[in-house]
Amino acid sequence: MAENGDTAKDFIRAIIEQDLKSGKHKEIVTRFPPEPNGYLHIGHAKSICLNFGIAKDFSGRCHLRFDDTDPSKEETEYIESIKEDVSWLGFDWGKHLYYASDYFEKLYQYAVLLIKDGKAYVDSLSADEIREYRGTLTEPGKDSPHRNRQPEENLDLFQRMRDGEFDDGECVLRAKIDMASPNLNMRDPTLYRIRKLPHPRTDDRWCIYPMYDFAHCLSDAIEGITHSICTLEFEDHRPLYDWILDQLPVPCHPRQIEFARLNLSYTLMSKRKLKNLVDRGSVENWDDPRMPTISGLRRRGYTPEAIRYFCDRIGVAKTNSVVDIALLEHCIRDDLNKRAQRVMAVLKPLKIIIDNYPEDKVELLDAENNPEDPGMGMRKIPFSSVIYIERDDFSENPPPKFFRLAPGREIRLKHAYYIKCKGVEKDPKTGEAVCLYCTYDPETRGGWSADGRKVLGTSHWVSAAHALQAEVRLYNHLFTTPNPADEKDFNTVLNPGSLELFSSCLVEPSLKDAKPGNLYQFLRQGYFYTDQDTAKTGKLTFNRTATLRDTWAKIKKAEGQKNNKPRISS
RNA sequence: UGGGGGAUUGUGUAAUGGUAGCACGGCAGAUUCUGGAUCUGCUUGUGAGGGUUCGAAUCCUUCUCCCCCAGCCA
Repeated sequence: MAENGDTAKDFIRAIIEQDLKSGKHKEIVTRFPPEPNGYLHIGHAKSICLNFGIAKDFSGRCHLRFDDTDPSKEETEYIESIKEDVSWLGFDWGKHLYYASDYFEKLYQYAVLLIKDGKAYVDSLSADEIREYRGTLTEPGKDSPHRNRQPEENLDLFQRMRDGEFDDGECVLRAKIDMASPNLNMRDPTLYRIRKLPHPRTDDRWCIYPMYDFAHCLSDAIEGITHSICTLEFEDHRPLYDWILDQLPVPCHPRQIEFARLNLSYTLMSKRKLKNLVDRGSVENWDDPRMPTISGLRRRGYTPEAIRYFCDRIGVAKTNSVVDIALLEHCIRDDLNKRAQRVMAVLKPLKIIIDNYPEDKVELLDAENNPEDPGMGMRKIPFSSVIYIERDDFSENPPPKFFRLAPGREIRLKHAYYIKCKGVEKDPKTGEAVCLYCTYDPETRGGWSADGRKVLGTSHWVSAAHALQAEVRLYNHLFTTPNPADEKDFNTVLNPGSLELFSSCLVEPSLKDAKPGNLYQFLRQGYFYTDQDTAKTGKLTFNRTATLRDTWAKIKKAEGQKNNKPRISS
C-alpha cells in the first residue's frame, strides 16, 4: 500500500522543508499533545499521522505529550487508552513520552519571572466579574482594579495560591497584556487557576494548575519542539503563544502552525459529543464498533494500515471540510481485499434438500482462501445433501436482473456444484419459502461445467450437518444525516438501524478456531472481524467491518426510488 | 457592526503567471466460479464583478458567503 507515495506535499511539510533548507532548523521535532479526557478518534489519527509522519519523513522525532492541566476532566484510564491507540496505529514515541504535569515546577518558576517583570498579576475578581470586565467582541474591556498590584504583592499572593490559602475561584494569575486588544485572547488571559482537586499524576501536590495557553507553548519550548502543529481554532491563540515565549528566557521558540481538523460524514468528531453517546447508552462504550474512535474502528475490524492510508489521502489544508465516509470505507476494503481470508457464512439461512445427492454422503471440496493471493492457500469444505443458502439468493418470482436461484433456474454453489431448483415448500400461513428441493449435476464438481454452459449466478452456502452457529452484527452509519453536528440535537438523527443483530447465522466449519481479531471476507457479503465476545461467551461472534460493493443492492435501491416517485397527474 | 481564518467538480485535494490534474463517489462497458476484485471510458469545478498581463485558480481591487473567538476547558 503506497503511503506517502504519489501524494503532493502539504503546506506544513512545505514550510518545514523551507526551514531545513534555510538552515533555521537542523532537526525537526514535533509532538502529539492529547488531553487525557476521552478516547482518541479518527480525527486524532489525522493529527498523529501528520506529526509522527513528518518526524519520519524528515528524520526527526515526535513526542507524545499529555496535556494534563485540568484535573477536573482527566483520568488515568484515558492516558492508557491513548498510549495503546497511538502505538496500535503504528507509531513509536521511543523515550519521548512526556506530561505537561512534569513541568509544573518549571512552569511555576516561569510564572514567577513574569510577575517579577510586571507582566503578570494576581486578580481577585470573580469569574463572572472577569467576564464582565473582558468586554465584548466589539467593545474593549476594562482594567481590573487589581491590575496594578506591585510585583512583591503579586509574588506573595501567587505563593499563597500555591500554598492553598485561597479557595477555588478566589483568585487567578493573569498575564498583563492589553484589555483593549481586538483579540480577546490578549485581554489579560488567565494563566493559573485554583483547583483543589487531586491530579492523576501529581496527586495533591498542586492546587493551582496552569491554563492551556501558558502550559502549551512553554512545554513545547522546554522539549525543543520546532513545529507545533494544532487545529484551526487555535489560530487566535498564536499571538498569545508567541507573546509568552517572547517574555521569557526559553530555550527556543517553536512555530505554531494550524490546519483544519477532520470531519467525517454520518458521524461525529467531538470528544464531548462522543462521550455523551456513551454516557446515555446510545452506544455500548467508547469501543463500540459504530464509534469513530480508534478503539471502535479497531473493534470494527479496521487495520492501522487502512487508517494510515486514509489519513494520507485526505490531505492537510486550512479549509474546513467534511470527508465522505465512503473514502474511509474504500481504504479498508482496499486493504482487506488483499489480506482477508475468504470464507462462507449464511446470515439468513434457507434450507435446500438436494434430492439426487446420496443422503449419507459427504464430500470435501477444495476452496481457495484468497483469489487475490494464491499464497494464502486452499482449504477443504464439506458438502452434503442438505445445505443452506442465503434467503436473499432465492426468489419465487424473480424480478428483472435477478441473477440468482428461482424455480426452474440453475445456479452455481461456490466451489461445489451446479444446482437446479425443482420445488418450493412454503409456509402455508405466510407463503414464505421454508425449503427448496433441488437437483445437482455431478458433472459440475468444483463449480465447473465441461460443456461450458453458463449459469446465472453463484451462491455461497454451508452444509447443514457441518455448519457452526454464529452471531453476526451488521453495522451501518451511526447517524441518518451526513452532518449530525449541524443538528440542534444530534440524538434526534441517530440511526435506529445502526446495528442489525443476527444471532442464528451458519458459518463454515473452518471458522471453528476463529480468534478475536481475526479478519475474514464472508463471500459476497463483506468483511468481518472476530469480536472479543467470541472468547468471553464461547459463541462465534463477528462484526461487519464493511460491506462489499454491491451492484445488486444498488439496482434494487434505484428501482425502489423509481417506484416511489410521486405520480404527477396532468 | 471587532479580530482571526477560509472559498478549485457531488466530496476531498493538487496546480505558486503557462494544457485545471489526482483520488473517492456516480454512470457506462469489458472481464470474472464473489452482482467482489481487476481493466477501460465518461463524470456541468477555479464564489461574483472589475483590473494588470500575450497569458490569471494564482497578482491588484470591490463584493459575497462560510468557519473560529467574549472558559478560572483544551
